[in-house]
Amino acid sequence: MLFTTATGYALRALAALPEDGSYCLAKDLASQLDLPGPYLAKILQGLVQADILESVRGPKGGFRLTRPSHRITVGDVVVALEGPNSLEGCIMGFPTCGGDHPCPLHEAWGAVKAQVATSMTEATIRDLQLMDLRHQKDARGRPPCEKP
Amino acid sequence: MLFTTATGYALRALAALPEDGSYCLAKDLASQLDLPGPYLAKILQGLVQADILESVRGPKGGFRLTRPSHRITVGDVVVALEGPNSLEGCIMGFPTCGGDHPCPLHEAWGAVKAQVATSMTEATIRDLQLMDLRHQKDARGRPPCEKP
DNA sequence: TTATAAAAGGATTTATATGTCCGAATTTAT
DNA sequence: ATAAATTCGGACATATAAATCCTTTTATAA
Repeated sequence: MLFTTATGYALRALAALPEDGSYCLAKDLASQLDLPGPYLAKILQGLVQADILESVRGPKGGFRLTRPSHRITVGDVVVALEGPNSLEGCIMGFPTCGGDHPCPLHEAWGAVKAQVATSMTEATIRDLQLMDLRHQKDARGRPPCEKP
Repeated sequence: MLFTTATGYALRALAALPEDGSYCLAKDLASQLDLPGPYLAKILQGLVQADILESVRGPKGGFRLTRPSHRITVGDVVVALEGPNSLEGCIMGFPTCGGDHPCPLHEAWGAVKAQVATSMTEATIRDLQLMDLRHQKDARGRPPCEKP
């Protein structure tokens, strides 16, 4: 995969959050998406620090988006969890790969990388909502965040 | 990176091997390329099992290519060390990504993946020899496999 | 035949990503 | 005020990749 699993989990969770201003429990999100609960909670905390989510403790607490889903790009999430240079470096791991000594995949990868980077900054969480990220058995008629 | 570090090490080592039929010590390869010696030796063993290298034990022993470097593709090495499906799967890690529910990067990645796969099956170890994979300080005038 | 050099193979360690657990802090409800 | 619910933050546990170590096997050379 191009991303870590944590980033994949984060994208799935963000796409499952409601946009009506209500708060959603990490636990419910996890069971709905069939993800490891405490791990997802930790990832969501990171998204709070990146100002993608906001959280409230205590009863009636939980997580919600800080802004509408179409204002959060996939790239925002990747940068928040993997840093700004996740696509840099030689794809073959060669330390000397560069302008004067390109590796055999350098050009092909360069073109692709630009396209992937563009797609990441253009695709938003709202775009993710259009694909159904829940498992097949749960795929029909479930509201986005509901206790199981 | 798209590959594991082991695959990157393997490609660098293969590109540094001579083609005159002589045997080359894992230890010398490692010190020449500044790679961890015992780890590289283990990787080379795997390439022997994949019929990319052959080895001889004992004094005057070592490793050498089983065929000319232009007959060994980058893809051969990747398949030997990472299996045949290393490029499969959703790039975002979504289990439901597919024809009916493509992720936002699905199409961009599909095009890129095909191009990378083609490049891998077309690029050979000989192509790698053209770029200088040794460190800058060693980059000038060194024969391909020499005791340091 | 013996000593030495080197790969082969297995066991062990280290580093990092992944995943879990628990106590403290914070908010709501009674 | 007190109790309950829930995030926060750090410590702990597990899995896998990365790297090392040690013993065995095999070949060469004296």
